[in-house]
Amino acid sequence: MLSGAHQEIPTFLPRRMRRSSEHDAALLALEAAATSALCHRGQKIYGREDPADSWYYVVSGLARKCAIRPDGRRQIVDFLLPGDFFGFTVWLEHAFTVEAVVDGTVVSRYPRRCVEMIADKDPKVGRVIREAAFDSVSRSQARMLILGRMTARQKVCSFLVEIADRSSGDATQAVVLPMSRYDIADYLAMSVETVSRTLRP
Amino acid sequence: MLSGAHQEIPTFLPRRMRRSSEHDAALLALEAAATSALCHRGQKIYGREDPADSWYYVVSGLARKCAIRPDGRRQIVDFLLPGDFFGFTVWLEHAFTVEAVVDGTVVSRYPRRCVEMIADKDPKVGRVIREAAFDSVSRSQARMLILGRMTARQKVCSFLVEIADRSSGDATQAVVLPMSRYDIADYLAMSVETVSRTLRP
DNA sequence: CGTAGTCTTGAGTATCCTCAACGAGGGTGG
DNA sequence: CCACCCTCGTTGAGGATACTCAAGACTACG
Repeated sequence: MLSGAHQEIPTFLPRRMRRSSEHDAALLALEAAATSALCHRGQKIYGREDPADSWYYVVSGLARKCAIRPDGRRQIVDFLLPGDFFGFTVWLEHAFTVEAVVDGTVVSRYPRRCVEMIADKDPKVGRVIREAAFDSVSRSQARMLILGRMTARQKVCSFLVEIADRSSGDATQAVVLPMSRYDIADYLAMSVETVSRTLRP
Repeated sequence: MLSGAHQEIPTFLPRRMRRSSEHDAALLALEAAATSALCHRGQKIYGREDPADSWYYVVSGLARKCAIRPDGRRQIVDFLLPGDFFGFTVWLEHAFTVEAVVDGTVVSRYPRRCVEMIADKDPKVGRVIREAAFDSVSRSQARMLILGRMTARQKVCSFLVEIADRSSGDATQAVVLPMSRYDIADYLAMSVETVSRTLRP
């Protein structure tokens, strides 16, 4: 099925996220305020309407950001890979639920007030947070192009490319899909059956 | 067609954007660095692959952020209303094109280097930018729920609610749709015909 | 060994897209 | 002033894609 797939891969996908050494240096200053958690498969990291008093960072593993539709169906808004920040909001409560996808997912938690205090003193930290938010915007806007007006095959191809691009960066390596078909389906807004049918032949 | 529509309006839509007076105070400090432009209908504000050396703010009117798919079709990623910031990116070039939708759209342009310098000195400015970026994240993630797994009718209802919510805030006022059906179709990832059919009966 | 969760395959159907055509309005130029 | 063009909006008919419902195979785990 991957033969000829290169023609269907859109050219507007986000380039691989750059993580400069500047990031790491500034992050170091925040480590003191952070607490880490080891999560098992399916464990909730935060829920909808939980107080949004912290920001988060994926150290290792994989997490999913979900919403439940009024009809009970789930939509995965974002997969969170190592190196991603999440939990940003201007409101007092979270709008989504975040859960670990695999066992051994490690997430760092940064109390919002502490981070903002540090950011007020060190503009470099503020810049890092800004860029993390900008990156989140870019990623979700790129995803809009995938969710709208794409065929099942195009969606799945885009997904494979995105995961390959975001996970390792080593183009020779095989793509690992740690999430279930149900997760993929809810991420691409398709039925599980269609995902399965598209990946098989 | 709007009878019974309230049942289809999802509960996860973003609440009305708050624009605190703190925003205005901090924005005032940036005014010196800003330049404004009056745009006519269809005028390009910036294009894809233009250098991303500025950030922007909609003063009045309406703008659309577009992407062109490989097959030539257009996707509108976001409608930009008065009060919205746009043009954020971590990269050197823009990923999308932004155009004015109506005559008389006024857009302020803030040179990125100037803003970052000001933000480095005044943490309050940095906070405003952060929150604008967070708001952009919230909006685009809420849109994902609309693009995926919704029927044509639900999409159009969500759109009307979103526009009503973002534009005036006066619930008694009739909703004005300054954009064409084609714009709505490309925003909701539907065909024009379906948009028209859904709005008419 | 039974149960629960995941993955796959099949058949029928509904939603929405595509193609096509037409009317209304606005602007332009003869 | 009117003919013309162009964009926009609407309606109709036909068809394809992907969803739903249903059932079976496979794995892990108690």
